[in-house]
Amino acid sequence: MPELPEVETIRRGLLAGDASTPSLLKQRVSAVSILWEKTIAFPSAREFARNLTGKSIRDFGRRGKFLLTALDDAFLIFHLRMSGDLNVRPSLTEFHPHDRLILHFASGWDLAFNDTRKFGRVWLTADPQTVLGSLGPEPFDAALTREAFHAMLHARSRQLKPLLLDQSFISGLGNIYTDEALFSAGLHPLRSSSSLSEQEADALLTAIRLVLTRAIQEHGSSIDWVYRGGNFQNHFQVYQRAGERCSRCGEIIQKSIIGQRGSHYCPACQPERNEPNV
DNA sequence: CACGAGACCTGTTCGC
DNA sequence: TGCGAACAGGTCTCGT
Repeated sequence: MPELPEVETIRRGLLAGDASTPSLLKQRVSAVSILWEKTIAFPSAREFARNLTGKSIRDFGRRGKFLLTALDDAFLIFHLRMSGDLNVRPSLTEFHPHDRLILHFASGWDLAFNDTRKFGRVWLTADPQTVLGSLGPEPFDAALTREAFHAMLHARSRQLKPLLLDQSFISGLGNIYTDEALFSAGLHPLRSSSSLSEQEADALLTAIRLVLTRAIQEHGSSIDWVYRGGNFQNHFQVYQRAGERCSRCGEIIQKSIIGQRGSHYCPACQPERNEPNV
């Protein structure tokens, strides 16, 4: 489910709290409930609970789609995969149907990791690099210049759609924002990465940053039964809009399967050919 | 190396 | 109405 904007929205919520829930900063873990053991990727469930108990939260960070919880001397790292979510609730609340892990805080509040499809994973480690080591650059990293991005695209020869979804190429993009960024840049999802001109590479990087910035401003997207206050679903140009008319040119939006994923694009605004568009 | 298929899971929607 | 198929915001592993 969550891509970079949704994880960023969750991070900010845990950091600041809201009208009905407190910030979790500086809160101390008094107990841990593990309801689905496979959610704990590292270490063992027993060690995880033992090592986490008594620790306090120092900060919430993010790297790609990973949420990094800085503790006294370790990091608690969440990946929400397809259906994961994090909720702050009063401790007396009963477990919800798909709760997989609960951190109980001394303050009387809980942090619940709820994950219908059980794909989500959590790590507790002193060295975050063991989990994050293979991630590509953050989309907003200042070191990711247009020249660097163009060089990255030409270092491989891959279809744009699967390449942008590859977290070792660039981190944080998922199916929604990849489709939206390719539309914004006017690039067909099957274009070969090594066919992009410098201008096209620059347009793609700009589009990625624009789409992510706007999605974060809208607190991410809310789709299906998952709702956490996000509003970006009302700004989709192509995602989930197959059969509708393109807002830019009026052509019918197409959907096809590319790299195992449903892909949405405008055949007129995103022409399919492997020569650079001038 | 690039790419497709299958696996991991549960719930909702679609088509006959 | 009912039931199986297809599909879902992600990632990993294997085979070609």
